[in-house]
Formats: sequence, structure tokens, C-alpha cells
Amino acid sequence: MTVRLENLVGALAMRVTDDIEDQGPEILDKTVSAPGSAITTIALHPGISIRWLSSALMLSHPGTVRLVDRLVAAELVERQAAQSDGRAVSLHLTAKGDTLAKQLLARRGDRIAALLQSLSESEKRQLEQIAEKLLVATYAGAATAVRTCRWCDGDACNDCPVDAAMGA
Amino acid sequence: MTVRLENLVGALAMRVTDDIEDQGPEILDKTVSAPGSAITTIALHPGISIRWLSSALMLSHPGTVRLVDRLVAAELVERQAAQSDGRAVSLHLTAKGDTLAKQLLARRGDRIAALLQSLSESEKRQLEQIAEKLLVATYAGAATAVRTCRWCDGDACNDCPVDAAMGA
DNA sequence: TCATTTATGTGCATGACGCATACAAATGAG
DNA sequence: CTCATTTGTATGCGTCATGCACATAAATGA
Repeated sequence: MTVRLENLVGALAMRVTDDIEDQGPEILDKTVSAPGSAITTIALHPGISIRWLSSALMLSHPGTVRLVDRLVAAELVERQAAQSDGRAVSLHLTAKGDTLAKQLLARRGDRIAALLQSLSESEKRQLEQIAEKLLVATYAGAATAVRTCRWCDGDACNDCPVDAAMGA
Repeated sequence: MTVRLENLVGALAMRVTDDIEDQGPEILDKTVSAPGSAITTIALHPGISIRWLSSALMLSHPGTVRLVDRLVAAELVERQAAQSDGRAVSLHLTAKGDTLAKQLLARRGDRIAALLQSLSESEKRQLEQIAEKLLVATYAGAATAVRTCRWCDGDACNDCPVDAAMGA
């Protein structure tokens, strides 16, 4: 039985997620949200492998290979050889990709900030504590953490609760 | 410049949205999240037209027609003639569709409840107030409201802040 | 009455995706 | 050290969801 709080949280979460993801079509050509998530995930984890990227995007392995193909063709991403493992691919953003990542993250921050504008300072402090607590409670392994953080802004992620839970 | 609070809220929102949408593949065959959103949207707005459904799902009009075709073929949805407008289609769930909607919403509620479990009673009250305030602040017309509420549980939506903003 | 707008449906082409498979590198047992 | 197994990546192939352009039907208004 769903109670009111749960329902409001669900609705609000979708609203925020929409605000974040709907900018893909605006900046990228007209593709879906996956390319945006890929760009920001690579920005957050330079050198990430295709395998980890696929789990961040909840995409099949071949699907991720093809997505990276498209990003490479768009000159946003480069495949490099991983140092430790000869099979693995080390994904990095090009200068163009880095610019795009900054745009995506800046717009994400702007939109969330606009949404939170109506809160008082005390409400903001409450929300920050609650969000932090929930992110820690939701931690369930590195794979889900990489997925949860796929649109995170590394510069704003000081004292990341997910990282903290990961270390524990 | 994204601050920590904004980043945490964004990450948490994606986490909750994932929890809600990822059940599509589990219950429906193996389609994406759109069918689930369609089912719950029709459950919340019986008799909704294809046009409004398309704006709730952010899908093109032809894409929505095809999606409804699939749902009708799966015996989850029925097309009925709208009473006031001879062109419009009035979408309703079949008994099978209604059962599925209840399953989807129940699981959604369970997952969000599990997430919120770690909060104290006072934190839950704080979060409910904040979520309500943000949903009101984010209201931007009926189209976005239908979209924001596309996964809402009507039974849990007493005193819906979005409806209230819509009336104002 | 008729032109315009609105709601829905269809032909067509594209493109993203998953499955099965292939290949290359690492790992481990003997 | 050799070879079977596992792991990471890439490709052939088919499927299916999607959008665009267009068609049809009903409502609206001059």
C-alpha cells in the first residue's frame, strides 16, 4: 500500500530525472538519453572500461560497444589501450567531449537549482541531510553506485556519500 | 556551478526513478519503460486520449499510436469511442491491464518505502513537506503535470499538490 | 457550405538494441 | 610451461520501436 510520502517522492524523482535527461536532445543531435549518461559517466571516471560503462548505463555489452562507436565517430570519446589489461579499452573524452560534458553538467545543475529555489535555507539543510542518508542507505555494490552516479558532477561531489559507503 | 545539495538531489532522483522504471522488464515481457508508464497513466486517467498520453510519455504521436496498438494486442488496453469528440479515442484498461497496473504501482510503492525506511519519523515529515513544496513549485501547465504524475498511484495521491497547483 | 484546425491512423525508412558468436588477452591448474 | 577456462571487446544478424510525411475523419468557425 503506497502512502502519500512515497508517492510524492516518486513523482518528484521523475520530475528531476526528466529535467536532467531531457537536455540530451537539445545539445546532442537528437539521440536519447544514453549518450548523455555515457559522456558524464566517462567524465566522472576517466579511463573507465566498456564493461563498467555498460553496467552504468544498464545496456548490453554489444549495445555499449556500438554506443561508444557512435561517440567516437562524433569525436566525443577516444578508445585508448588500458595499461594493466591488454584486452580492456580505456575510454577518455576528447576536448570536444569534455566541453559537452561541462555543458550537460552545468545545465543539470542549473535546472536542479531552479527547482530547489523555492526552499528556505533550513529546508535545504534538511534536504541535504536526508538525501545523503538515503544515498548511503541505497548503496548496494559498486555496479549500482556507478549507475546511480552516472549523471553526477565530480566537482560538486565533495564528500560523496556513495563513495563513502563504497569504501566501507 | 553545481553545489553539493543539487548533485545529491540529482543522484537520488535517478536512483528512485531507476527503482520505479526497472520493473518494466520484470513484469512486462522485456520492453522498455514506456509501456509501464502508459499503463499507470491510463490507470490514473481512465478515458485519456492518445494525444494526452503522448505528452505524458514524451513520445511522438505516431509512436504513441503504435504503443497503444501493442498494448491492445497484449489485451491490456481497450480503445473506446470518446463521448464528446467523435475523432478522439478513449483509452481504458482491461481487467488484465488493471491487474498489471496494480502490480506495477504496488512494487513502486514497496521500493520507495524500502528506500525511505532508514529515515526517522521527523525526517519523513520534513521530506514530505519539502517534496510537496517542490512539486507545487515545479508546476508548469497540465502537460507537464500529466507527465510528472505518469507513475503516480491514484490511491495514494490524496491532496495531490500538482492537482492543487493545476486548479489555481 | 466550406476552409481550417484537431485527433487519430499508416507507409516508410532509420537506427538502436539484444542474441549468438568470434576473437584476443589473462588466469589458473597440472 | 602448456593448455583449458574465464574475461573483455568486437561483429553478423534480425527485430522492433521510433519519427517524419502524409492520409483520413471529425469538429470548428466564418
